[in-house]
Amino acid sequence: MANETRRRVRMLDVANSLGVSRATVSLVMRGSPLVSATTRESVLAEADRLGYVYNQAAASLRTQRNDVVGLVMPDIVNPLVAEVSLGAQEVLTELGYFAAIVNTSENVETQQRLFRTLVQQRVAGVIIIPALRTGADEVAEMSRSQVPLVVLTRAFPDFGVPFVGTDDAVIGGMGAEHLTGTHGCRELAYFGGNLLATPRVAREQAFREAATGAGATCDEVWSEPFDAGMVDAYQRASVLLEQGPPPRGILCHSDQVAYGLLKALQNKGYTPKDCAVVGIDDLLQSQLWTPSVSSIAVQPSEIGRVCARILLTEIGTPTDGAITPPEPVLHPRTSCGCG
Amino acid sequence: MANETRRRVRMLDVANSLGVSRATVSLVMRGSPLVSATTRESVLAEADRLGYVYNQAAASLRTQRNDVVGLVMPDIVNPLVAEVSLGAQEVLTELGYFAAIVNTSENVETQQRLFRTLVQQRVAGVIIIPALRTGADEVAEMSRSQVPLVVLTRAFPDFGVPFVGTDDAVIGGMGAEHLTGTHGCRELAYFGGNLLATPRVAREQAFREAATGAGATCDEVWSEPFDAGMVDAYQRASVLLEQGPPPRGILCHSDQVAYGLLKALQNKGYTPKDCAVVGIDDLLQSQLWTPSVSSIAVQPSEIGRVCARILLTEIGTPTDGAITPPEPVLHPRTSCGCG
DNA sequence: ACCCAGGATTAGATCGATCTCATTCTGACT
DNA sequence: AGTCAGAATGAGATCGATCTAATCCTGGGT
Repeated sequence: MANETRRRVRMLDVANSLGVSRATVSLVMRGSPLVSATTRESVLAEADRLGYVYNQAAASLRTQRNDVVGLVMPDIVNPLVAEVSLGAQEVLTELGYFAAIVNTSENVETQQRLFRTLVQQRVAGVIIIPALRTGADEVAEMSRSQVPLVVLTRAFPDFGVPFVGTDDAVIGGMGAEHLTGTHGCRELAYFGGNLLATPRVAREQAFREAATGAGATCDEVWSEPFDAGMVDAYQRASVLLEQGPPPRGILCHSDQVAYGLLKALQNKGYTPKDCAVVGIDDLLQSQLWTPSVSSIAVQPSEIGRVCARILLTEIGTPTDGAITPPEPVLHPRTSCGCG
Repeated sequence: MANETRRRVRMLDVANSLGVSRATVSLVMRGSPLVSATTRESVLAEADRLGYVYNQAAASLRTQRNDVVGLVMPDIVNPLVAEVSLGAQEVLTELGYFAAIVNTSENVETQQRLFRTLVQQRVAGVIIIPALRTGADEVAEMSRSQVPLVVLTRAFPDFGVPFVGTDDAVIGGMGAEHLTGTHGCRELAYFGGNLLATPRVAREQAFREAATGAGATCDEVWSEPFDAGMVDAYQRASVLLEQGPPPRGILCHSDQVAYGLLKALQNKGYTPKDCAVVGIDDLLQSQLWTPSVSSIAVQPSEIGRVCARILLTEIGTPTDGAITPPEPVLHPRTSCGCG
């Protein structure tokens, strides 16, 4: 009875089976008011009976319109990245778009391949956190592609593409001010972060300026950049502590770096009184870490939301809500001696 | 000069501009060997000059083929979920597919909406970790849709859909055995996890059986299920500790739950000698937590890989590599008194 | 009985690719 | 020179929807 090799049901099949035209079925599917209530009912019923499923690909070929937005992310295992994606997704779905997240694993070639695929799929727009080694060539290719594009977190060579990022000058200054002001530290350091990660440069610079402005020093060795994993930070801090005591106050490039540093300090018997530590990101875990980690919150999900709003505005869908990134906020806890 | 309202370049434009036919251009784009090297060169050059981009949507309308696979995930901020996605993505891209991750935020309606959208886009297949409250209706809808489907982590009512999950019986048994055997605990508990999360049932059952088999008890109050966040665990543990001392050994539903529990124990001055704690998942942070957290590793990225292989086999793309989930492994550390 | 406004419906062209099958162009061989 | 196999190319139909512009109703007014 059931035809094994039967083709997919299309609008024409529904129409024929009902004695109406394709156009009528099409109108019903799109919820047009032009079709009468009774016709609508019977079409919907018949479509359901035949197991019809709308073919979005065919539709968007005709309409030249697509409501998929690609989120090109370097590493979704990083909770910060995941939160940004989630925030963006929230706004996008709210306004009828569909957010597809793709992961580049910080690999530039993968990134370009995925980007090209998205463009070939004719997505409505792309939000991207570029992989670390993304160069001018790649940027040029992307901006050449004409897809509405918003770049996040990591600055791009200027190609006139909208950019959203954390306010790194504020973050650096805020960290230095807290350590020198509230805790009276005179020897500081900025610990962790890869030089390729653009925010690191701006943050350290602001940190350094605020520190020297307050009459404090910034340790050169401790402030050397390195890969920013939690375990990397633990190992590097352990090595440095073999060579002598730590600076009096340290701003870490991320909370994960702070976790590694704190463990190394703990091993050597140093307490927040000896070395005040502040992280950046304010991950959920920081509250429960031992000691609880002071951190500068950047509100990643709000950044994601802002980003999505900017993209949608560019696409032509009006949105409400802020389109400027949120201000960073310092949450003082035990790791700097505040708790 | 530049035409403001110029349409997108298509194969026909490239063909005309070169005096060849659409078919030739099409063959070049697909890398067919049927076309001569010189023709290929000139077509590629002209396409590039005109800024042609391949329209994948049009192509897959004709070919009835699509190499996008949807990954429907409940919460990518959860590192476990993120790792699974990454593992699946790895295998998929390796074999020429394109993994698009979408997030349901544990919301069943969102999940169904996203699933429908994926089906309408005619994706090649779907890998899904169902949202917690997914019921029979939703499952029926999905299996009715005819899309190749693999379900992950959380069991489904049986609709003949392939299922991949952690080996919960082994995990529960392993935890109980370590606590009773290596540490000689006589009073145990299984802490955390929502009853809706299917693995919890199987894990606790195996844990309980192994515990009683070894002559130990399993505390009813401590073993009551609750929402499994880190902060939830901290609060619940704090409340329970007000009422009396903890059981001698505790297996936690996840590492995050263990973090919360350990903090609460610490606040009350309990050490691993008083209460041995083992987590499940073996997150990266567990090594650096204070105390370092013993944990049963489930190798989520390998689970993701297995899952992708099963889906691809179903789609008809041959893969090599295991299609059975990996064995869990216990990593003993300080939190149970091993470190 | 006739006309007509306007709501409901439809035929045919179109979006940008691929497929089938026919046709043209080579150059090697007799 | 003539033949022909095989490589290279081309014309028209097709995938499943939407759009445009035209046609078919239906009932109220005269």
